[in-house]
Amino acid sequence: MTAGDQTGPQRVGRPVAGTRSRPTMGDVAAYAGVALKTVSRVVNGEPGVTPAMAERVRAAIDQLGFRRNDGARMLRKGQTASIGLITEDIADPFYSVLSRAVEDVARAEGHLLLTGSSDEDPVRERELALAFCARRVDGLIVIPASDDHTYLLPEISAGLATVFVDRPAGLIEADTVLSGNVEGAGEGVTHLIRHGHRRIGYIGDAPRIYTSMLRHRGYREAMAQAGLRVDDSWVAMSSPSQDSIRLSLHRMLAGPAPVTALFFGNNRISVAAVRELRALAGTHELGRGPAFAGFDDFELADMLSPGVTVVAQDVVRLGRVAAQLLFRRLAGDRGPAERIEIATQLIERGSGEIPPS
Amino acid sequence: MTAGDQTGPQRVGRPVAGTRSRPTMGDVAAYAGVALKTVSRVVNGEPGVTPAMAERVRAAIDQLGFRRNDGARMLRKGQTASIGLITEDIADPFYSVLSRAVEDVARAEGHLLLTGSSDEDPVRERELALAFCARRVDGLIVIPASDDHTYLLPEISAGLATVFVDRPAGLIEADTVLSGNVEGAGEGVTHLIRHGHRRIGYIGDAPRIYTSMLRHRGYREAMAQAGLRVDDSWVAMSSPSQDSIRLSLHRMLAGPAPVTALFFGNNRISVAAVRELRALAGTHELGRGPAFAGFDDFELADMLSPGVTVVAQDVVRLGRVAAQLLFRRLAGDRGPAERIEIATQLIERGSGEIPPS
DNA sequence: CAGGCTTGTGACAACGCTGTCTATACTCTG
DNA sequence: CAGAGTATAGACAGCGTTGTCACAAGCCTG
Repeated sequence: MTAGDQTGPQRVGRPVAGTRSRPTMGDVAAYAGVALKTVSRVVNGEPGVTPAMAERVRAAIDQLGFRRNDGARMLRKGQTASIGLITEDIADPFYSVLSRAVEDVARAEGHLLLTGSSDEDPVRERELALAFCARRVDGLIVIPASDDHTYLLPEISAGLATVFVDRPAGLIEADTVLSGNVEGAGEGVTHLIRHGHRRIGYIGDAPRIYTSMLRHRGYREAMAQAGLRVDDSWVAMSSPSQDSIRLSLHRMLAGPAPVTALFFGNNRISVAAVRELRALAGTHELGRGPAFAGFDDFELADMLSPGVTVVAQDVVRLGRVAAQLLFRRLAGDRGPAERIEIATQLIERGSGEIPPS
Repeated sequence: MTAGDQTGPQRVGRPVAGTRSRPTMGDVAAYAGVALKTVSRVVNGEPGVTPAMAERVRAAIDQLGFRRNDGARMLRKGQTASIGLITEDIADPFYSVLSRAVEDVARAEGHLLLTGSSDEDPVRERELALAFCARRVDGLIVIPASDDHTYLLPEISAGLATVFVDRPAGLIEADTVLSGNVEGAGEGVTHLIRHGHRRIGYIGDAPRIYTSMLRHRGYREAMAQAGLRVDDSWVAMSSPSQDSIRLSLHRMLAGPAPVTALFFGNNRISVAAVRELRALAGTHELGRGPAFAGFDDFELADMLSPGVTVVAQDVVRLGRVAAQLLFRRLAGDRGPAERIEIATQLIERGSGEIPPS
């Protein structure tokens, strides 16, 4: 007769939602007729429990459907084995791929992932970050929407590990993982130059966007390095909308000295521009449009005609490296803040190889 | 002189990571010279605190950089204000869009979101679900990878709300939100029939996949309803690979009575098939390929030539409805398990309107 | 076979917070 | 101005777990 027979299972059969509350280690201990601590030992695989006793405890656990309350455990241990990820919008392929990369590293490290979308709203970013901190995530990976992260200082001081991705942190020193925006854009533009273009336009996002600013710089530098002049009318930078892109395109392709090639600052602009160029091809002389290339790869870029040459970011690497850096910090690395740049890759698909007319 | 002057701030200036541990309500109380419970009242905006006292507490909170430990709070309250979402792969646009929809509802309800990718692995799904349960998420939204969810019974019995999305739960009764797979596929196939096709092929995922099975059924039913015969050689169902799809296409388009139209069971197959059809157009007589349509919308489907006609799922609605149902359960709705079907929508873009040759 | 040593087990406090209850000070009314 | 009532503040327990320490039993050694 085991102690279990004294208390016995309360009820068998199909459980009903919300019926009985969760058993605790105490319940298991009482059921198995052992001390609470012994249950804890069995649950955590700690040594110092005889096989017979462990078996009795395990049976009780199964009977009662016990599951350790990690919330309580974490309160006790001071660690939550979870990290937070704040993106701009998890529905965006860029961030969802990044998120997956982060998740994979987190899983390997035995951590769970909390995610949140800031919608590029600094207030929302802050709310999310602080909510995660209140949950005492061990670390935070942030795609910054704000340009002031001083609100995180108390948290960092209290041990929060933080890594910023895609854009640098604002007003604090922190680990950062970025794409090679300047170099990548430069490589894309140089690709167009190599194919004979001299008058090359740039359509990018608003200059206040960090990556937009850098990619624009890359464009300028590549042009300068090739000894090419940049006419102000060849550059358009604003929040992308189909309308603004249409206007920019018309302006750059019209006039006495139109551009013969274009570089687009991100994939949303590339897609919108390709749409416009296709519409234009109908009105103008068919077929021979400008050459172009764009920052960011996108699904089916190879299936359009012409295939869209892009400067691809290594999004998986971006996420993985950021997460690895985070866990290195969690493991105790107290070195100075790092800034890691992930190289981009030019993928030629034809749109950049159209010769100037 | 306030009590704060007795204890005083420990240190000012740039905090260093991991230096001092987080202040607790007790610390704040000591610093402000009040009782712990008073701090709790202020932090939670409970009534019964004089403005002066509240101000003193708030000052102490700011000084110390106190942030309530939600872990401890939740342990006490028995609720975590968080829900878990298990998808197949968050990097897939279908799931990332769904995830965003869920997140938005969760946010409105003051809940945080834990996400995990199962990679269609039942074991992994189970691990994730149980890890979330150990964290005591209030609710769980699952895209099933397993066909046996009895492992969740103890959790559900203990009060866990659960909603299954895209596919039904295995061996347990539970709330489920699905797309109208049969009807949607039927509508797509009927669209092809309406444009004069009589010999229509179906290329889908492996029949063991729940949605694949249903879409295949929709295809059969639409054909039957139109009084059309289905030749066995017109149906191919297997895990999609570029090779298998090429072979299926060649088989269906060759022979004495080739199909004149095709319906594809999901967007991955659609994309792969469009690739193959384009390659085929080079070898065969140019231009005039078979008509086709596919289940699932995808980015740039309208930019291909011909534009790909699709039966689109309302992914946002799928996620939102699932989350709303979950929160209705959390709010106390104890009604019988529901099964909600979200209608699909046919989006005509040209590929379905090619007449039979 | 006494003394020390290992080994297995359990009692207890503590993690940081909130709910309940009690104590104090203050205001109002007849 | 006494008695009752009402704000306000605090003491205390407990949520479910783990770390520390103490104890009891079994084993070896001399």
